[in-house]
Amino acid sequence: MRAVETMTGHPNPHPAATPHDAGTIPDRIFSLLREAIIEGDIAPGSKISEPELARAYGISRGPLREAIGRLEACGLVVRRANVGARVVKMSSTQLLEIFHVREALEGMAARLAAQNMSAAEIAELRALLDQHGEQIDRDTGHAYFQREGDLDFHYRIVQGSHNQRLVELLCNDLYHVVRLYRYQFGMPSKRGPRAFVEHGHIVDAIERRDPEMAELMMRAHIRASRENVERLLKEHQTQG
Amino acid sequence: MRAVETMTGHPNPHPAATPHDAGTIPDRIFSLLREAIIEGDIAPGSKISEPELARAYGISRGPLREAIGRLEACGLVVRRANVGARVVKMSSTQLLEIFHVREALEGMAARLAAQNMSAAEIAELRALLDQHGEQIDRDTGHAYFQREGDLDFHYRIVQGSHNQRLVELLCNDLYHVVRLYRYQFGMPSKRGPRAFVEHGHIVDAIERRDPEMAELMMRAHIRASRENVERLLKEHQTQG
DNA sequence: CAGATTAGAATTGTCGACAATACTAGCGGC
DNA sequence: GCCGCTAGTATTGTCGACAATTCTAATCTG
Repeated sequence: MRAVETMTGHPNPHPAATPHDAGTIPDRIFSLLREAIIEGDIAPGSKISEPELARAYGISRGPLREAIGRLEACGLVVRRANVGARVVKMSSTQLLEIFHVREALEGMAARLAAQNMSAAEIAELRALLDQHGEQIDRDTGHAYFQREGDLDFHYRIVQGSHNQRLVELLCNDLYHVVRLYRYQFGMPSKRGPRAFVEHGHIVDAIERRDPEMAELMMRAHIRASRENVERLLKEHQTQG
Repeated sequence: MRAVETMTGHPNPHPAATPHDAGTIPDRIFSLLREAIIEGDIAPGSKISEPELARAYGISRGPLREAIGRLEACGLVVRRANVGARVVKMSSTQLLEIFHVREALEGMAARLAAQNMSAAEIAELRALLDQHGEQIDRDTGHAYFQREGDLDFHYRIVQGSHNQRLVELLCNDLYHVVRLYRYQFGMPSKRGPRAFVEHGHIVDAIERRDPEMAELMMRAHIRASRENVERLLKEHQTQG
């Protein structure tokens, strides 16, 4: 198994485990740049210099341009003709837009998951949830949940929908943007334990094979998260 | 049959109205190839030969490759390393997957449209609907509705959501794929008049500024369309 | 001194050529 | 006659160089 072993102490770090050394050069560079952008190694709003990066990675500009093109397709950089690419600087409105899209797509994913997940998959999902529960008991849980653990859970459900297009939209594009915003905004929300409870309701509904309820719970979960962010943004705005 | 500009008297004809001669070469080629693929000028499953197309369009392989990359991002072609790109041949399962995604996204779009559309936008939407009504009275309406008119309507509502990410997902990617499947499958459904009525319910809800109802009606509309396709697929499968 | 202008440098867009990989046809062996 | 191998061909992947455009900054003018 390839995977991103050197990243953290965690056994299976997180959803973005895309191999960094497989296939063609654009593939590799795309993964590297994506990670660099998401984790803030390349500052938001900063320019992507083709000659510079080409030298840095020891490649030509051809493959690099293809990689940048894919970053643009993912919404991680914006490009203007004859000017170049810049790392996106997410605005609060863009952030809220993403929450609406997630509410719609992941709600549907939960519905389909309740219909299509195999018993084995559901068991694994339950196990993951239990594991999160222990994690929450140990530390106060904020750190883990606010980072990759939460996405791990959502990732599984999307996979469980068995809808390939949904998987690509969410796992290959949107979740990376979500991680980007978490690094850029870095809000210290206390929603960890609350979110854990909501995750529990979702798994319950899936186990009961109740698509309607699964979708409702997922949408409520994401909506609550959005409203929490809206509140934080307003506070941050007023109090400076 | 170049573009559908002459369709209506409206200033902005229909969703696919992307200028074919603006900006850089990849932009132009991308639009051209996309249209060629969607309308079936390039057969489904056929190979995209880089040298051949480069000669045909009188350009180099560099810009062409970038255009192909974007087609891949839209899901119109599939690419394998060292092998090349082929036009997607849509399976029935992929088709149904898209309906589920549309149900989720467009449901949300309708909800947001009911909240965010300006009075002027709503008036235009109503006008468009009336115009479709006349069209239905004139011919029996199947042809028009089954083609681009239906997408025009959906396009407007997505725009009315005022959610940029939703607009990009649906108008720049998914709707083109929907058009592709309509050319590939070409099902003669008699849903035209029925769909018109459903469109009316959606506009009613938006005029009443009722987001919940707008979403419900939109989802019901797309679900009905999906179930219709499922039925047709099953018939087509059994009777040969 | 402020603002517009213009020459210069740097970056992006495009091209043709080379290298690496995959497909094809022909041959030999079983 | 069928299967596996091999050499040849064609296509994709990658590179370095040239053309077109944009940004910079130094100069000139009011």
